[in-house]
Amino acid sequence: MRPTVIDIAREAGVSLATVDRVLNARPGVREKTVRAVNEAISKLGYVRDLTAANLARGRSYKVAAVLPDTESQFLQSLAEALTEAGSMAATSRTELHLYRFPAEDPHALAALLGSLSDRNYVGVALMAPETPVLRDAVRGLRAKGIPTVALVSDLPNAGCDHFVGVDNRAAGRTAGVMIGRFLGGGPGQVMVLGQSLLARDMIERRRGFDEVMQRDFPGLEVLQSLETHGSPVTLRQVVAEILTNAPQICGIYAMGGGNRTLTQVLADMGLSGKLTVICHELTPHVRAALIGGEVTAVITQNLGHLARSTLRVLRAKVDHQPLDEGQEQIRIEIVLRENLPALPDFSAQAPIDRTS
Amino acid sequence: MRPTVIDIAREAGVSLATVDRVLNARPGVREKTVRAVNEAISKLGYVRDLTAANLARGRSYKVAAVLPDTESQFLQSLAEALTEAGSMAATSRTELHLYRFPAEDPHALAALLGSLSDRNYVGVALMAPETPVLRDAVRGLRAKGIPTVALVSDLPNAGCDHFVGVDNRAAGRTAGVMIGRFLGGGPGQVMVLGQSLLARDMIERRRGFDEVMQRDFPGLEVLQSLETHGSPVTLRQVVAEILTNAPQICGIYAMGGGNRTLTQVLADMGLSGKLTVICHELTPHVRAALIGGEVTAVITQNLGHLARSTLRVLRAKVDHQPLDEGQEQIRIEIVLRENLPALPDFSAQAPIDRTS
DNA sequence: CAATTTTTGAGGAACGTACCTCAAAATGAT
DNA sequence: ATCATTTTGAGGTACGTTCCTCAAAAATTG
Repeated sequence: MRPTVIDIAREAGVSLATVDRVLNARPGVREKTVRAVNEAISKLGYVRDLTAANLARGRSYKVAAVLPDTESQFLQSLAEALTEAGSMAATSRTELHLYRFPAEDPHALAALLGSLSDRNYVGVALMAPETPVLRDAVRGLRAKGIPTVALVSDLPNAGCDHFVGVDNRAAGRTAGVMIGRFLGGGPGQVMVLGQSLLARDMIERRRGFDEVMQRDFPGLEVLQSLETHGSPVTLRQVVAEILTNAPQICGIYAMGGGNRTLTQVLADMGLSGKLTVICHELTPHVRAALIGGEVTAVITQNLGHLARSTLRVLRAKVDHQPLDEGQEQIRIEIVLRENLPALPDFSAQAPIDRTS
Repeated sequence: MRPTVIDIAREAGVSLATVDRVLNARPGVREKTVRAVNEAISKLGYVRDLTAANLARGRSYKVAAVLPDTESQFLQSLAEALTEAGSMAATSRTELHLYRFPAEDPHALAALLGSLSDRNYVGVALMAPETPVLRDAVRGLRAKGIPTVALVSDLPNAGCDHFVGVDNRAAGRTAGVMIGRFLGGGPGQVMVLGQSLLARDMIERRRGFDEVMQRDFPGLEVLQSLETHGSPVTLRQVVAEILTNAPQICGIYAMGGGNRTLTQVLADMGLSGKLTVICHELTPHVRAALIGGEVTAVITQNLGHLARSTLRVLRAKVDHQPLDEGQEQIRIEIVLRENLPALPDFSAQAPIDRTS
């Protein structure tokens, strides 16, 4: 049996109330007594039962996830992953609510964040572009003791408690190695496409990619990034034109966004499997393109992992518990057709068992 | 506020005792009343607080992990990962104890497993070669209601509740694609080395590897596996000899075991970076070899993830809760020098905070 | 409709912790 | 030694659930 506070009290020769005062750092205990209690704790190897503590405190983990309301497949998958993670954690006093904000309106976002503390949220996960208004809003949350984590895209100057996402520079480097190796080091040209929600990510990826290409694959010429903000039509035209006129292009690095359009162009031009194409984020479309041969490899982060990590980090912050850094490091995953993870079969899912 | 059993009782117009009887499937409740209670449950969206339930039940998750006592780096890392995961989970009523058994003695293993139920273990994680004696022992555990999961290597006929580990056939396929692509499809020869604790893993890997090589890379000749059971000296000699006499060899697939010796030979022969070498399991030595260039890519499973998954699965089984399949699927990870995850810095780790 | 059986209700103790109050004891200052 | 102050103890209630007992109510049987 694990020792309890009662065992500690007996061992230290003090009352339960005193042990409690020491454990919860309440005042009014002599230095000497504190030491006696701590000795008993380490002698018996006492570890506080957090579940009982939270029960007693009446604490539950009510957290909010705040995302832009853009309709990209990535965001939709992320929202699903978060909802799923939230419902799986419902049995352990955890509630997660999803909020969306108009992507172009930092003030609406700030207002939303400001309102969360009144609604008794104890933690917030946030994916948003960094603006001064946002920084203030995050600071406001933290001032009220509400831990805030940045999701997917870091907010280095907002003072978040944690960043849940991948190192995009390393992701770009990985893309570089993959494309360089798969192309045998050249010769040839590599086209780079960029169109992302959060500019920061793309800059980091490009930086990492160039780093590797310059150093390790001088035989491959990397073209300037094509930034086709938004419009699929433009993207379609530009890509088709370039591919037609530049036969030296043997690889494409799609840094983010527009994967659907890109793979369609490739399929339409009969280029499936002919080029080495690397992109980011394993959305349903990209998955299909991987199977179809339009895409060679995908650099991705596991959104399920990301979502669960978000919840774990927020809980740990709320509890003032240390993080298991290893667990919370979101790995950069390389997915080829051959290691494509099976799609979970939702239809066959077991119902939640309430009987035990 | 989340609804509690009291709210359910009020809503259904019955007493707390009846709600409890329904929730815990105790007899003596009319069909009609059961329905009324269940309706109240779904109407209010009640979800049982498992932490409070376990507290009341006096249930804690005391589980045993049983591993062979071989001194490989892989097993040592696995043991560390399990211990670490156990200590991180200590605050949530979880205890994990590690047991080792003499690798060549199935009867000692069976005896060990038999003794676990008397010591109040509620779950067992097991890594062992499958033998008839083992199957009986596992059946015995399950008969006593102790869930058992197979670790790293599946035990398909032992009737375990779950398998925690990667699909080795898929891992072999991935190795095949990587080596094939990196070598540009040939021409050349690929050497295959095998020496594993658990024969089953290796057979599966080889099968997956051959599958891909035959289908997608006919230009590469795959040599017969070199099985150097145990002896590093033999391995050293054989590998050195073959590499000297067969200049057509451009790739090596090391399916398991002996990585340390292999990379030493390669370094000694001045072949670092010259061959495409793929091996399994990111142990400290392999990590060094990746940096040094003796190894090109590593197919690995994240042992931290494996260990935490083991605990989660066992807890879910003990609670008769459904698994989050997505979370428990151990991904096949491809590690190159460029996406080598940072080694966690243990010296800088924060102490456990007991004050909140 | 009485006797029997089944179903239900009311209540309490327990799990390990938090947090509160009030009084008693120990300590420090004068 | 007296007083004020600090420290400690004893005891209670609460969190949401489990599990127990005993009696009351309702349903079923003959």
